[in-house]
Amino acid sequence: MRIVTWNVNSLNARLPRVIDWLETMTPDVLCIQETKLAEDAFPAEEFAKLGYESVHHGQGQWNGVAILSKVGIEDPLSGFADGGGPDDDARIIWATCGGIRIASSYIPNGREVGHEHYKYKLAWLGRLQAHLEKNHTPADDVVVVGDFNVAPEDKDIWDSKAFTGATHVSTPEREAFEHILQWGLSDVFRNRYPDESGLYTFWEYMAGRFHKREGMRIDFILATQPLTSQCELILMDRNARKGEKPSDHAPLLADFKR
DNA sequence: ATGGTGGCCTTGCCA
Repeated sequence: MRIVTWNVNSLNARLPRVIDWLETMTPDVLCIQETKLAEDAFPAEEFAKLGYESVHHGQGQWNGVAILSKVGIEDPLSGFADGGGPDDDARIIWATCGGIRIASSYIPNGREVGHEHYKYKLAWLGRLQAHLEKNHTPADDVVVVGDFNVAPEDKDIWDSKAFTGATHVSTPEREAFEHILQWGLSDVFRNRYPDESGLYTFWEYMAGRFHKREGMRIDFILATQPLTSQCELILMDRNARKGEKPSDHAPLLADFKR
């Protein structure tokens, strides 16, 4: 089973590239973030032509997450089932695809350390943790993917000095991320390449970051142990960040023996 | 060097 996560930064702007990419890479499941589409503006028919069922949790203009699957979509759930109230933003959608519980998630950016949005980011990561604790066990087949807007270690960014005092690298963010892993998820890329640096999933459009190889590894495929041990391939498709109208994120792809 | 680029419901805000 091939599972991919990709922050497309507007599905409307990216649809031709996403369709081309799907035809070439043929994932079983594609999790999309930042559709920036209203709930009913999702181009489900375009994906159905390629053999994908889909579910979308959208709000228009900002955020929006989706799951496309060739192996079925059961029990879709938008947001959290953690006993809390609804999230104002469309940032996570769950579905069971081929027997695996999968979440496509877009963690809040945080804007600035200490900002209201930063507090929302930490609270949001806490809700993800609570949802996992309430609904699953680490022995289940669970895969949480998406744009976490957190770089877990300094080797996940191009220059630690450039991030002094910035979001994405602060201790509370890294601890909240680590706490989620401690529940029972592995960062599948890091598990396979413990020491690798310089491989990223995101490069700012500004200042020629991509061409200068100044990126960040902030998109993840997190999996419970039964799946992590069955990972055969994990890579970021840097080529998808090149050329005409790319997203600022590259797809992250994993193959599992399923 | 506090810039730069790209997306949106665009003349400001978000990333």
